[in-house]
Amino acid sequence: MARAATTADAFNAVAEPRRRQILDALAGGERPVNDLVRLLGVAQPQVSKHLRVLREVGAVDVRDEGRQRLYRLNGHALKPIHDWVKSYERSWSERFEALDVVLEELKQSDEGDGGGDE
Amino acid sequence: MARAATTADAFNAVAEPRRRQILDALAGGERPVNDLVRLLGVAQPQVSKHLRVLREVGAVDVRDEGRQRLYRLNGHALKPIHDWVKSYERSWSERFEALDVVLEELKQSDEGDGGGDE
DNA sequence: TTGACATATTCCTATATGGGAATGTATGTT
DNA sequence: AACATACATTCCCATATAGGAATATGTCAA
Repeated sequence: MARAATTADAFNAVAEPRRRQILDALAGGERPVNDLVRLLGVAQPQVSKHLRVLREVGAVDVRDEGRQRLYRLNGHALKPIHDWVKSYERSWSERFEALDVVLEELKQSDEGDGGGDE
Repeated sequence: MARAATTADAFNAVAEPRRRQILDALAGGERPVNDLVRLLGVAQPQVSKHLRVLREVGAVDVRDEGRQRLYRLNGHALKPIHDWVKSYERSWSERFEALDVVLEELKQSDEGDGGGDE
């Protein structure tokens, strides 16, 4: 079996750097495809293809405006990624490390303290 | 050109659900490969292969203990993902939406207020 | 209608899987 | 030494790209 489809979920869709660039560009607001083509310096067909993937995972919405198609960010699709990775924040955040120290100290004193008779 | 290698960066490595499962399992602490094999219900060679990918992007560290190899989470490698996705939090968080409203109101009153002389 | 402009889709190709099966490599045991 | 245990690697294959080139579709202008 090959790797999962890029359209399978946001994790796969966003694994491609160009697609992250596109989302970053759309963070500033709605934009037509050609804007993205110029901003990224990528051929138009490739941009359209990336946009299709982003659309399929719900990371962007489209709106027709004359002969242009305005793409807009829909960050909601990225929430699962945020939720998942957030639980690992502890691994690099000094804030959590400090908290861990406090909790450990509490545990120590609790053990040393007169918790149980026996 | 094909898709970027899974070992290219954390984004690609983590796009695979099984690898996220492995990281989740390691969140509880160091574990030998066989533990993961049982926990995930996946054949041992596949687990070893996934661990190799995770090792190559720095998401896990290994330590030899007799004939076992203890894998440990190294969440630091996930920080770039967190940093990137965090900037989109605004898109779904009510907290930020509320903040946006406040900022908008401030802007309004600033304009109506006697900002400039002239 | 003819033509220009903005996008999307299709065709083709090199490449990177991810799973299954078989095998290689240490290390511990008897 | 012979064997079992714990992992890692290799081989094979079906599949999903991502980019380039060419083409199709849709809209507005003359």
